[in-house]
Formats: sequence, structure tokens, C-alpha cells
Amino acid sequence: MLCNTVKVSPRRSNPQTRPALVDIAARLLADEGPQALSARRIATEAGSSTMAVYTNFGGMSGLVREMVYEGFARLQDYFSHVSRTADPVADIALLGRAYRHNALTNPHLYAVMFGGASLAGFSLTAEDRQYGRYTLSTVVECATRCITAERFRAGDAELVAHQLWTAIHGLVTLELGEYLIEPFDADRVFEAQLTGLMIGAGDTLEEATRSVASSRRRLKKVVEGVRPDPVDDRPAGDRRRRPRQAAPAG
Amino acid sequence: MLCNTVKVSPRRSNPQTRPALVDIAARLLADEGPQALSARRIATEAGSSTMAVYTNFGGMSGLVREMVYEGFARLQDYFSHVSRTADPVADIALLGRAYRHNALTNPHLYAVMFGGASLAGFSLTAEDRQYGRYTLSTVVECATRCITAERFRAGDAELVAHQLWTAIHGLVTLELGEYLIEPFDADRVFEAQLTGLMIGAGDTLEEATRSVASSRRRLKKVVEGVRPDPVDDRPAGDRRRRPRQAAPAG
DNA sequence: GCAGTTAGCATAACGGCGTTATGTTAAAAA
DNA sequence: TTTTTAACATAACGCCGTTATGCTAACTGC
Repeated sequence: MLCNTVKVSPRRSNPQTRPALVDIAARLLADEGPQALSARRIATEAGSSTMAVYTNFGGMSGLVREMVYEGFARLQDYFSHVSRTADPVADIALLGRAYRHNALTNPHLYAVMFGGASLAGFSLTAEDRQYGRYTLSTVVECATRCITAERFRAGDAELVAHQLWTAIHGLVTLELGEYLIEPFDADRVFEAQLTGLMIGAGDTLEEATRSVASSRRRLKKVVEGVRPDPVDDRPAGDRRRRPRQAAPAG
Repeated sequence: MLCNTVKVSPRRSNPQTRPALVDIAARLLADEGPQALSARRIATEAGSSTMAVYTNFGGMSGLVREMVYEGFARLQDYFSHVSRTADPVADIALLGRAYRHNALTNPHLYAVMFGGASLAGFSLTAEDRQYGRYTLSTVVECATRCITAERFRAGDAELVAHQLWTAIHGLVTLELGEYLIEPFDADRVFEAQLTGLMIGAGDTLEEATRSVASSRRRLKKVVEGVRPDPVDDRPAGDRRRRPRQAAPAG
């Protein structure tokens, strides 16, 4: 074939191949969706054979797993750009907005992260899920501050964080599935959901409304801080990403 | 092959083939998950060739669509067994519980209904989604009663219904994905979510707590009323299901 | 009753998929 | 320098959804 046009092809630990596969997979996923993620196509576009996918990731599952980790890393990026202010409720609302923005910016990636079923029989391991849950710790900490500030009822901060997570995850999922339309579009439901959660957690209607509005204004800053990211414009060098080596067919 | 052991094989409009395919597909989906849904396997287990899938459903997408309709029909079944009482908040909470119970009883079916991405490149049409949204009307009506009874703030009943939907959908999705564990398990988050939603909608903490507890007691009756259903134990006769004919390759 | 039409389905093939067995080769180890 | 090792190419296996073709039984009009 035309696998390597020039036959230099370094045989041991080519440092180009692995990140190239990851970046191409991420681009295919972002541009054409999950069905474009095939070992054959990725390898072809990377100028190598399908075996490269197996030596580097142990198979398609390993590459998909890499995408999932990338997705959580991007989410963590957004969360880390949410600053702590004197209004913890506005902060936690902003975390919710950041979560939604990340999902809408990387819709296919988000679908792979939580789609669970199908996709070449891929399924996450317990460790993968723990890695995803860890992302919640930022929200838990913020919920604790809301309770300390007596904006939320005394009780479980983790419970509040889980409520926020499940609620916004559901909204984003149905939004990406185009189930929310016209007068009851995702934006209206989202703000209502957010406000309702704050009230349900113990905040007053007035305070909640003000904090949610405040978070709306602050979102722009967060989004700008995270860029550039959308599809991975960087040259192809490696960056923050799990070391995680592939099992070499043992 | 052994396609039809006895070679009687009526050639025109065999009334057995179509429901047999649907029932086998439903069973495979329930027993082994989405990856077991293949035209070849379904046809083999039905004793026919893969062409039967195409003449009856126009391809795998058509059969998957049939599964989606079946899923919404089952959900509607649960909703129709939720009776109207003097406590509309308990009623709407019970709708939420019924929604969750249906999803947990038919997890793979629920995944196909809202998994959206992948699964042999299948995707729902706008009409399919409208069919799914229609299921919400039961909840909207109940939310209206909550507002009329002055348990919820005056405002949009559809908005409240969408909040409930997105919140519980998100919880169920993460629950099925095994993201909710141990001390913050799905049951705790669900009840907190439910109570929080009622308070957020305008109900008082005491009333909401009482209504949510009431709905917990009433769930059993609903579940018993819906059976039998889990995997489709019936002989194979047709039943409530969309007429929807397959495009004959025109 | 009969001929022409039609539609359900069997057979077989096509291209694409994930995966694996095997060989080749360049870098690391001795 | 020699041996070992691991990254990758090549080619094949079995699966998938889909399609082209042909057969035949049921409908259609006479």
C-alpha cells in the first residue's frame, strides 16, 4: 500500500504514531460522530496499518477509553477555570453552566463518555467510572461552601452535588438528542432547573435567582479561559493525559 | 440451510414472520443488550433469512425504531396506571417513580430509546422524537393540577414537566451507567431529587416530603397493574403497536 | 378457471468492521 | 557484535448491514 510513502519507518517506539492516532480519532469523533471511529479509517488517515491501534491501545476499546479520558480532562479544564467568589451559589451554578457548555461544545465526545451502550461493544470499567466521578469533587467542595454560608440546608454536600450532576446530565442528554424544542427549549429548562435546584437545596427564591443570573454573566470568562480546545488544534505533541499503557496482547 | 424445517412456507404475507421478528428482537435486546441486535441473528432465530428484516422493516433501523416505539408504549402503560388522587404532587411524584421503574425494568430498551448515537448508525427522526415527547403530556396535565391546587407556583406546567423529565432521565441514565454508588446511591439521590423538585416548584418542605413518601407507597400498585410485560411473554400475537409500514425499497 | 402481476423470502455476494496470526525490521540489550 | 524485543505491515478470519437476483405462492383481472 501507501502506508509510509517514504520507507524510513522507525521500527522501535515511534513517538509520532500514538499521539497521531489519538488526535485523528478525536478529530473524526468531533467532525463525523461515533460511527466514523473505526480502526481501519483512523490507521489509514494516520498513514499506518490497523495494527498500530492494537500495539498502542490494545484494540478499539482502548482508543475509545482514551477518548473518554480526554473528555473528562476537558471537563476538568472548564471546572478549573471557575473561580471561587463570595457567592458560592453563583459559583456552583457556574459549574453547572460550564458542564453544559463543555457537553455542547464536544457533543460526540460527551455521547461517548456517557453513551455506555454499543459503540463496538465498548463498555467502561469500574476504574473508568471512578475517574469520571472524581470530576465531581470540585462540585462537592463548592456545595460544602454553600452549606457553610448557610445558603443551602445543612446536610450532605455530596448529595447536592449528585442532584446537580444528574439533573444537568439529563438536560444535556435530552438537549443533544433534540428532545427539547421551541418554547420549552433547553435554555429555559436549564435556568429553571438551576434555580429550582438552588431553592430545593435551601436557598431563597430571590437569592437563587440573583446567583443564577450572576453565573450567566460569568460563563463567558470561563469559556474564554479554556480555549483553545474544541477539536485539538495543537501540533500533535502529547499533553495532560493519562499515562495508561496498553496491554501488549499478553 | 434449516430456514424452514418443513417446506410449507406460505409466500404471501406470512402473518407469523413480522411479530416473530419483533418479539425475538425484544427478547435479544432484553437478555443480551444492544450488541445482540443483528439482522442475521434475529432472522436465524426466527427461522428465516435476513431478507425478512428488509421486507418487514426496511432494514435494521426500522426494527430498532420498532423497539423504540415498544419502549414508549411500555412507559405509557405505566403512566396510565397512575391514578388521579386528591394529592396531585403525590401523583406527579408517582409518575416520576413509574418512569424510573420502567427504565430499570427494561434497561437495554431504555438505552436504545435515548442512546441516540451509534447502534449501527441508527438515529431517530423528528417524528420519532415527537412520539416520545407526547408521552410527557400525562405529566404536563398532572403539573397543571399541582398549580391549580396551589401546590406549585403559578407558571408554566410544561416547564415543570420538562424539569421533572430531564432530572429523572439524567438520574436513570447515570444509574444504569453505574455512576451512582454506595452511600450516594440512586435511591437516595432520586428521593432527594424528587423532593427538591417539588420544593423548587413551589411546594413547602413538609408537604413535599409527605407527598413523596405517599408516592413511594403507591408505586407497588402501579407496578402490579402493568404486569405482565418485562420481556414479552405472550405467545407472539400482535398488540398495541404503531401501524407504520416499511418502505418496500421503493 | 386461468394468466399476469406482485410481494415475501431464500440464496449468494459485496464492502466494511474488529481482531488475530505471522513475518519483517529497527532499536535496545547483552 | 550478537541477541532479543517490540512496533508495525500484510493478509486472513468471521462478523456485520445491505443489495441483486431468482423463485414461488398469493393476489388481480378476466
